[in-house]
Amino acid sequence: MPISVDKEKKRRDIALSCKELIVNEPIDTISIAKLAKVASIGKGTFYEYFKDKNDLIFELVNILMQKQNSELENNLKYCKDTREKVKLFSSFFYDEDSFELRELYKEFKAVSLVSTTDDIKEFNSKCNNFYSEWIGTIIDEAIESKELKEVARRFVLVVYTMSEGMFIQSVTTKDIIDLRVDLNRAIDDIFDLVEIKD
Amino acid sequence: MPISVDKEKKRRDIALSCKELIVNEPIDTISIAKLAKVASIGKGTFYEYFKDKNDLIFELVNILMQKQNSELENNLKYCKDTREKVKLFSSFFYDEDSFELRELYKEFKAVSLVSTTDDIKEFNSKCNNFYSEWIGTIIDEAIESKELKEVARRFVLVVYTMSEGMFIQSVTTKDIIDLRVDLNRAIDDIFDLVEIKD
Amino acid sequence: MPISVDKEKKRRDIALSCKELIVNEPIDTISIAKLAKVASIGKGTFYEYFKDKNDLIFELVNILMQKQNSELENNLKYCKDTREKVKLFSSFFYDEDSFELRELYKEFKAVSLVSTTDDIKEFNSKCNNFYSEWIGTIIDEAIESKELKEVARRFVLVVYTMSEGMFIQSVTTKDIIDLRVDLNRAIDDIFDLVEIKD
Amino acid sequence: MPISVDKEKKRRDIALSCKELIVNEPIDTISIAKLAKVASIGKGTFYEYFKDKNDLIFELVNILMQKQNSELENNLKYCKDTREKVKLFSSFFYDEDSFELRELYKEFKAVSLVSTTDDIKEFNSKCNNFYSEWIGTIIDEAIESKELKEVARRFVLVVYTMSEGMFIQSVTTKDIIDLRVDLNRAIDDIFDLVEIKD
DNA sequence: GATGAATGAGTTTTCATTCAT
DNA sequence: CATGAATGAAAACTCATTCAT
Repeated sequence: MPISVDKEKKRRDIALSCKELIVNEPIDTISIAKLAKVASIGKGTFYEYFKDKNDLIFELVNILMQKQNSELENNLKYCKDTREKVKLFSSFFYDEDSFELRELYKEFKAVSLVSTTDDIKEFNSKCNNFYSEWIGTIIDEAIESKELKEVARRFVLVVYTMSEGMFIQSVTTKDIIDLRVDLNRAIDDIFDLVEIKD
Repeated sequence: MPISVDKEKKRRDIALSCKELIVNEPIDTISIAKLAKVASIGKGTFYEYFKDKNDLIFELVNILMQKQNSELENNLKYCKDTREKVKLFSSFFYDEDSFELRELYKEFKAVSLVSTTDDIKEFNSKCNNFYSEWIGTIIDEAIESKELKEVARRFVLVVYTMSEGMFIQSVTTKDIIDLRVDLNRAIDDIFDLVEIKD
Repeated sequence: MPISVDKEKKRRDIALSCKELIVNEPIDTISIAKLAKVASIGKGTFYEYFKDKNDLIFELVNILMQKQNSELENNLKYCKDTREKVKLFSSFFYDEDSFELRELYKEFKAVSLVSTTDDIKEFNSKCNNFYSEWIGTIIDEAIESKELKEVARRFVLVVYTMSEGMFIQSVTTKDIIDLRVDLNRAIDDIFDLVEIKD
Repeated sequence: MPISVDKEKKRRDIALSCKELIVNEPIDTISIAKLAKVASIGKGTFYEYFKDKNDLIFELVNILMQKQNSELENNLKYCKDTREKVKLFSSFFYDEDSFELRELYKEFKAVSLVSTTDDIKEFNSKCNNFYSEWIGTIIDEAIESKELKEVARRFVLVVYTMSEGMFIQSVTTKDIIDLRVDLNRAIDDIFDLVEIKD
């Protein structure tokens, strides 16, 4: 009888073993050999579980993003108002807890920008939709409950793309930017305009 | 005439000769040999003028961005109001005319995201500041002339980062996005809130 | 029943399962893994029954050649004269029915040409002797019955090596060669010279 | 000014440097690294001059075959009759002088048998045509001068393919075959039948 | 006996960089 | 100054073979 291996589990395990390396070193200095080494497997084994380096990054982003999402969901209940809920979303871009996924996200975005294959773009679509809908739902509920004006719905995309844009700006710049401050201020500014004041 | 002037000119000429190749082919399929070939120079000569591939991209972004900026400045006079001026800025991200710089910009951003060197970040800072100030000046003038509310100033960063974020989203996604529509709508939405109505 | 018989049978079964793959794909694109897969066995099991890839080809040639020989013997009775009997032999090199063995034979010959081991050469010897004797017997009978001149015996080797040589030429050439026509004509030419005319 | 290199000459030189290795070792035990080493060049340099291993073999066969042909032409004048001329051709397959090309030829044939690309087949066509025409011319002259019967022309292909077939048989067999004897006898047998006796 | 997960040696191939001319 | 021939380090990737179960 052969050794029975949960391929899916092993794939996750290998990916997680590589996490630290990928997060801390520039992606193009990481060879398959290095990845195999830190995962304590042979080069050949790597190829048993992953098509190439991107495939592993892909898996890793997936894993960490799932964790991130469940935490996002979890922390939602601590938010006292809609403004805070939206800030909770954007906190991903500066929060200490999401450091690893964020580092990965940078590399993933870089690959996305120059890649020509569709699978990577498909994954990005899924992410975008997920988060847009997440924010959208929150805004919609706030409109329903007369917390926000109708026009607020138009700002879902603004908030989402602004957050990402500000994040990318912050990491590609020499200037030291306090994303927490900038993002929260921007969200406040928007909310000040779309909130229904009594 | 000092040698350095000629050197500077040749550097520009080489960079421009490589433009088409760089714009149309994935950056990681382009070798120094290819670049030297399209520029009709020897590989050794390439190194006389550029430190590496990124150095050339750098130069090229510089050249094209200068051209872009002077066109931006030039077209400013055709804008009938502030809203249009801001839209003029954001049109960079979808306008047919800026296709080449935009393609280059994608590659430049990808490199920026994973690079650890400072020179590339410094350049990004310069760009960010330039455009932020450009929008800032326009907004300030509008506030001065009572076209916009004071709060509008806070939206300079929002507009800038949102534009970039929306652009990056559009090019890393499988979904077909009409940036012109989305960007203009978002700008309209913001302006509707920060304009002084009589 | 002793184990060895079962082993022998399984060996044949595995070889035959691999026939289609080997006949239709270039030998150097076929890995042990692929062979094991099409035979629905594990890679380890492959090694239980075969020393290596050549060993399997060897077995397969053996099996198909036995079938070929019995058909050759079988069709002999339909030949109206010696000339036809010899043509029956050479038809192996172009007949639709022998396509599979012929494809295999090409690969086998290629291996033979570069191999340094003796077992493969021994097998070739056996084949050569078998077919030479087969033709030889037919010629001898024809000489006995005064159908052919004594000198005909000298042409056994000529016919045999010419057939093989013409076949190899036809499959290693870009020119489209109708082996049936060329071989039959050559055999006719030879027979015209060695036949006893009354 | 760059170092000017006669690329064609260097290609020949490298090929010739590899001759001994290729002739004496099984082709599939020879890596590019090995070839580069015996040619005293870097692996990279190898790829400057050759597409792959087969490309080098190709070049080498070409070079040696040219030499072989000029020797063939040269020795023609020592032949006292047509029979000897044909034997001169077939002596390629056993002569000590042509040992190297013959070894190479074996490997070349092996590659030809399993290759699917056209260039290699085209080369084979060229060779076949060259030698067929060479023999053909000789036979035609002999027919013209009433040395041979008209039917002799039909035996050009027989002689050519038989020679190759006998050679391949001899090198893929365990039996010790004296090709010189067998080939000459076969040619004698054929000539005895197609010569015009007075 | 059967299996297939694990492996790393071995191979091909690319390419930035150097440097003799 | 300009050149491009030469290079070998480094990378991806394959695959026959082993062996624990």
